[in-house]
Amino acid sequence: MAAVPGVRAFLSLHRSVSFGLIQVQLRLTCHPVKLCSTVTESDMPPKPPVNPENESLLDNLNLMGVDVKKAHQRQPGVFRKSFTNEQGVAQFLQGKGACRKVIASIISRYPRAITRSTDHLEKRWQLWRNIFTTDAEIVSIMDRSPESFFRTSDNENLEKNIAFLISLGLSTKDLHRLLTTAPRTFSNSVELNKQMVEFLGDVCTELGGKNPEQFAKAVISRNLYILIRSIKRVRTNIDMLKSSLKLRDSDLLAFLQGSGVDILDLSNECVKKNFNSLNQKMTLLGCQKSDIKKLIMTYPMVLYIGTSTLSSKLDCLLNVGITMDQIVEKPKVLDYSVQNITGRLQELQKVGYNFQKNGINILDSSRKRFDAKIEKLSAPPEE
DNA sequence: AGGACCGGGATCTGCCATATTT
DNA sequence: AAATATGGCAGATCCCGGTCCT
Repeated sequence: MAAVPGVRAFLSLHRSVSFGLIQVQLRLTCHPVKLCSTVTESDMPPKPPVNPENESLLDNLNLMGVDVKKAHQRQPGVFRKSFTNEQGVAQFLQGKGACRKVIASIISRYPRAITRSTDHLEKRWQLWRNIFTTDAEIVSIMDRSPESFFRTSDNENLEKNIAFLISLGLSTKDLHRLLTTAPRTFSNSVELNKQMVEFLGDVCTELGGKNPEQFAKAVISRNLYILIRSIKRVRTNIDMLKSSLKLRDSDLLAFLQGSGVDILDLSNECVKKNFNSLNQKMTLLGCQKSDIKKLIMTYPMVLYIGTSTLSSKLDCLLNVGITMDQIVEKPKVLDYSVQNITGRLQELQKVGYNFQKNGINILDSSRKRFDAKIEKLSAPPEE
């Protein structure tokens, strides 16, 4: 096994000499020291045979406007390759409507892209086009995340992924959303994706669910990020929810594929930290455990809110006399930014809005609707 | 008509560590 | 040993408006 590369190098060394291939290749392929020693010293370049960088490659990249320094730092190996396809890749992408700047940015951020053959790119592109209707969409995803497109060269795996996701019953629309939102999903190995689906199915079964596939599908289509999370992360979050909410199995199952689905992919530390601070804050305010549970159940996204943000939001609401009870009843108001909430509270106070009497739902509305409401409230009462 | 209820949209990559291949 | 492939991680909301309900 280990001898194979050496032999290959030896052969290509001879090829290079006898057929007069370019000098670069000679220098690059004679790297193994032992083999080089079989050649007389005078045949060797005077410099030690450390892989030099391909200079025409550097020139090309510079010409293309690639941030060579950044690229080099990212994937130095690419720069020592004897053959790269930067021209082909650039031409290909240009043909798909990517501008020079985008191409340069893509290569700067994921240099390995230039090791892909044009043929391979063509195939991969077609596979993506099964899901996207225009080239422009693909270009924009690529520009956003070059790594998602280029990290793996396994087109067969991509094909299998698409087939697998379809087999779960995900619609083409779901696939489109999935590839747009979390493109990395498609460069996961199918095995990894299958493991997650299997894991979700197991969770469902453990909780007494009768339709594990439907559950997995529901979770994926409602939380497009789930397949790019680790099983460990999702499992830990489910365990945390399980132990802190103490729901009946069937309720937990419904929660997980309903509104609770959004918090499954939160980082574990984050859930823990945010849960603790919410718990602490509410306990301090005299809330019961049941209130805390109710809040999380009706508005799971509360766990997304960091400690200080949550504190500010609650404080500015409480400061104008709104009670924790009211917030627990209408938690959606926490959805809005601190700035938005404080601004609206001021406006409402100006017109003498009575939160006790009229409730706080007014805070949960679009800017347009809110302004219309304020205008009505501040208009002189007419008969 | 007006408010409540509810779900969706934007966006979430870029880096590091380890495994695998060459 | 070097390069590539793959898995995993951290970070932590905000806003809009359709539709239903009264």
